[in-house]
Amino acid sequence: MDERKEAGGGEDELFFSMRLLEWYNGQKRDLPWRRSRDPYKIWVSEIMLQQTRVDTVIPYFNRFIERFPTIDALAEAPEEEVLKAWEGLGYYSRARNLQSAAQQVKELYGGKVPDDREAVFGLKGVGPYTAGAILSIAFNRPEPAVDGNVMRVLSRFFLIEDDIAKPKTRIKMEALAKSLIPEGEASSFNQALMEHGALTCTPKSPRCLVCPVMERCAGRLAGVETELPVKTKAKPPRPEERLAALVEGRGEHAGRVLIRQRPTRGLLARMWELPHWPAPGDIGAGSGRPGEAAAMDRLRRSLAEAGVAARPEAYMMAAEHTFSHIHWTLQVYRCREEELPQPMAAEARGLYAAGSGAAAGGDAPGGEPALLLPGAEQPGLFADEGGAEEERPDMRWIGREDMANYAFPNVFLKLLNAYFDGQEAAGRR
DNA sequence: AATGCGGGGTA
DNA sequence: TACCCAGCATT
Repeated sequence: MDERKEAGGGEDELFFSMRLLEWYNGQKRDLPWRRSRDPYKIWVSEIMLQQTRVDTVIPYFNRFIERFPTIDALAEAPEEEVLKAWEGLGYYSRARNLQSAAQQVKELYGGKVPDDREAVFGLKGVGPYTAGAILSIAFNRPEPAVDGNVMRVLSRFFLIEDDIAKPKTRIKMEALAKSLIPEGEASSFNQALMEHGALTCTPKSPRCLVCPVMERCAGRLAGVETELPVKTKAKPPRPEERLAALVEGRGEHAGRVLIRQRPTRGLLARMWELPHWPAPGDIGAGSGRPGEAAAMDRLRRSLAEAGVAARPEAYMMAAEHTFSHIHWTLQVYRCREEELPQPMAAEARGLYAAGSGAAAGGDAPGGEPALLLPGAEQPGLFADEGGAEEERPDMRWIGREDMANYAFPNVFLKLLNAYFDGQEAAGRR
């Protein structure tokens, strides 16, 4: 093998690095986190940019920095506020890990982002890519920052056919990427590599005609640039049919709807949602709407088991939500809270769920616990869908004005906003 | 090594 | 509509 291929100093390698650096210095985008060298801002941006496009991140980044301008501010904020600032961005453990890491930095490193590899790598939510990005971009250390963009770019230019889904390939790419960093230019070069992948060497139809390194791109010269990188396909998400209840409150809950908080771990941890349960196979299976009568009966019983006295009244709509591993189809039913007989209502009032932590902003107006069925043990243990025991979820009645205080996954955010919009429009008529 | 974890973009 | 994109933590 040609010796020059081994190190980063070969002709093609030098050409690649210098051309990309030149190109980047000439046309890098003006992004909010590039207007500062504050390692905290670089860090926040890199966490947000994991699995997320630049255009999506920009408004979140600006709001987030405005709300939590420093590591101290983030470390000391209520967790619900951090989650709310992340609402709609997805992968919510990123937000919780980021705050937890801010507390680490505060306690262990005097509130300043550390600049050595071990320390940065040890922060919650910071893996090989993010550690490299922080060290190189913020501190100009010659560390590789290999993300999907970089693997795509390198696999094409150097015609590398290893499967990028394999961890081993990332290790190999890191060695290559590190060897390509020009002396003293780690910050600009690593950003150049990613910028090139985002703007020019794109996944579907790479803009080879305007590519600054096209003449020596091995993938292009071999005519296989669109076949690269090689990557094994992910499994398709498994479908899940679920019945969701939009419960309209009556009496003292008039004008409000019932929401519940998800468990502290797992999917959409600690986010709020409309209550929903798996649709029995014979109701939701296959395409089309389930048998409404059966679904409504099922929903009424699920609500009762959850300690909510409510009657499903009509089918509203279907809502879809796709995760990387699950595809939800939610059949949403409009339900009405039951008006309890007076004496029972009085009795039930004593059975409010023991408030388990106020939502963001403390006591939200209308954010009181759900009125529970008499006899419902509270807040006891119950068997969840997997059969495991966990705390009965916190439930609350909320109005439109309370939406600001609870973090919802997008599907419920859209659903609730559409519902409150409809209510408002109906109210005007 | 395999799986869990969101949301949005493009063809 | 169908398919693609892809870091980190946990197991």
